[in-house]
Amino acid sequence: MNLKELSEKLGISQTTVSRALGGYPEVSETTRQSIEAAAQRYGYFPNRRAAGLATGRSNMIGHILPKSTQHEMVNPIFGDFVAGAVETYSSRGFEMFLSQVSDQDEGATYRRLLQTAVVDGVIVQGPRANDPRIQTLTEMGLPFAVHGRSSGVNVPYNWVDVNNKSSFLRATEFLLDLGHRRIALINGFEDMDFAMRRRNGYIAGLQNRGIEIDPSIMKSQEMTEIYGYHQTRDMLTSDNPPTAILVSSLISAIGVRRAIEEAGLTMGKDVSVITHDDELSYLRNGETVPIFTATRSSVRDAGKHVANILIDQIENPNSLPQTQLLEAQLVVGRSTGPAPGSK
Amino acid sequence: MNLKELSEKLGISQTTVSRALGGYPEVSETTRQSIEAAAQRYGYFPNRRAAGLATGRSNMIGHILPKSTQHEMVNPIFGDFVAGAVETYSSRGFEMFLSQVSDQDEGATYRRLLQTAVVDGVIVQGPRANDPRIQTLTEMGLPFAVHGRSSGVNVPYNWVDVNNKSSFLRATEFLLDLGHRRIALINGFEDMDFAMRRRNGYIAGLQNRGIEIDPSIMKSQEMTEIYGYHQTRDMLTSDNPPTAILVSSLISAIGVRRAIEEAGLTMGKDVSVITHDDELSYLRNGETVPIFTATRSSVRDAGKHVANILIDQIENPNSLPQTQLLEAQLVVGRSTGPAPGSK
DNA sequence: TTGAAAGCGTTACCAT
DNA sequence: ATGGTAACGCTTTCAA
Repeated sequence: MNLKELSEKLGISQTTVSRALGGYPEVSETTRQSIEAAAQRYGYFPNRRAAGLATGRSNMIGHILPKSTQHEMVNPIFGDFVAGAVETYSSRGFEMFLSQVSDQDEGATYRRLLQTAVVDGVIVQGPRANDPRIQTLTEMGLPFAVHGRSSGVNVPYNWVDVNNKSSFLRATEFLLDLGHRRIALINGFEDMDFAMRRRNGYIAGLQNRGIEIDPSIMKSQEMTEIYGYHQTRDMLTSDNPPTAILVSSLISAIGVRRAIEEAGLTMGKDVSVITHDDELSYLRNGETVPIFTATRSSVRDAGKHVANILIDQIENPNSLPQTQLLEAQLVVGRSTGPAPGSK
Repeated sequence: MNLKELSEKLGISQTTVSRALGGYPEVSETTRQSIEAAAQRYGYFPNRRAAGLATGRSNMIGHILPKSTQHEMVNPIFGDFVAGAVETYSSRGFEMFLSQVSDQDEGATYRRLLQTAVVDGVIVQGPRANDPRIQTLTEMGLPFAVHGRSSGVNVPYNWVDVNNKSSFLRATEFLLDLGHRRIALINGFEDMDFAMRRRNGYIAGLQNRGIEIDPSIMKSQEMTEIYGYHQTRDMLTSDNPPTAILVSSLISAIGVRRAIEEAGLTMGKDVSVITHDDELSYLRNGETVPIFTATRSSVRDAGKHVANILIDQIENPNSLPQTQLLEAQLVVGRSTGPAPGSK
């Protein structure tokens, strides 16, 4: 059933039917009612593709995943972020378009998406420092919003981020206050902007107390169980193992824990670990010592916010870019204890 | 730049340009070359919406998430599944469309998607027993493939599943062999087909040894940290606590572990736990005792397979439905030990 | 308040 | 091998 057929059934013009269903005011109440009833009865929905062709809008938001960052989908927070974004889309009449592209195609993909009118805007995930996508998209005029920020980019753009640096600074200070002096960092790839910021917070924390930075306990890799495991095992079996570890990802932390256990040590006693954690942390003895960074629910919030900002921009193309720095919901890592022998 | 403009620039008809770019054979090599060069130079891509309107295909696959199962996105395996599916889409020229709908709208949404020609097919996630979606989609003629199966549905349809029942049966037997007699089950909602199958495997395992089923240690809830925590805590503080727990989800297991630790017990010693696990398990002492169920990478494989089957169906509408029972990659839960006092 | 008709940018049929 | 043109199903302008 299409518009033409429906209008013929009703003996009313396509124009009027379209207007009635589109909610335009200039159609009489009685005709509107009969049109809506008929649409209902025949199960008519306007063909979005045709509508899009006519209006130039698609009500779809693109998420583009370069193949090289494919592993990010396996990170649980990917689902959290998407869940948040989709919730917003749903409430504002949009839907999500997800495409994986090979890395060299990324620029061409944006161009294509714009040109071929497939999406009204895109979300940029996993920004690097000086991320070229921001420049490209700005020049193209394709609306976009970034989850995270990109150091070094000076043009204004829409972004939502959490306070990575100050969170890691505080986490480092927390461990120092517990008596730790040898604190390792297991981080994501350091060309990722968030990882840079976290490292900077960590370094600042150590330097404030005059503690030397030791690159041999600063790891930077893909954030998966397996790397967390290997990195931790390597450090624990070295001459001068750390007594505490800051872990940039919940999923790496699974491997970290494994390595600690295999070394015959106990996480939280022999080796302190601070990592992303979840709402459960609040349960612990009622303590909610504010220390650490993005919980999973805050990633979901970020998804909601990014989506909202992007849709605002789409619906109001001349508005200025919006930015939002989310104060991470801070929770203490549950496995964090004093340094061995520190008191 | 659209087809018309490009063809005018070249002084060739739209028809020929379209054919050249579409890879049709009946265009001479020389004109094809000049057309391709021009398209390249002007950055021309065909507008997909218009092409879709003309061809009736969109090259998009829909994933529809009813709002009530929204929490599934927060389950890490959501990302794994999507990663696998998207990889297939990308290699076969498709893209993913993700939409969240309120529960009562689900049927209407399918109808709309078909009608409004937005997707060429849909993936059905989280099937329940006798899932009505299968009937609906079959009747509508919208191609679909199911991740999982739906007990009680007898029409043929495309599905990919893992051997949930036999995995839980074997896991149960493994624990029994370790001397456990009081084994708890922390499962997903039991209207979910996978959860039913797992429960059936668990029950069969116990019954084979003549052990009575105790509903008070069979839990069935949303699979999140918080529920895993509460369920475990409740059971451990009861009169007759379990010595082993089968956990249906990696993410619930985080809460399970927390509850065990808070009870002053050690997971893997005082309480054995078998749950989904990851590739890391293979590392443990080089042991790869085959016991348990879907690893995260196998979920990703499932995503790939489901996507391939669906695209096969779309490209060959008259082919019979395909089904695939994946033998789960079996790994031993790493925290699994003998029953306390059993020797 | 309603309707006729001109797009929107393709593809595909039918000629040549 | 190439071109003219009618769809595809909607929105929107212009007229009535």
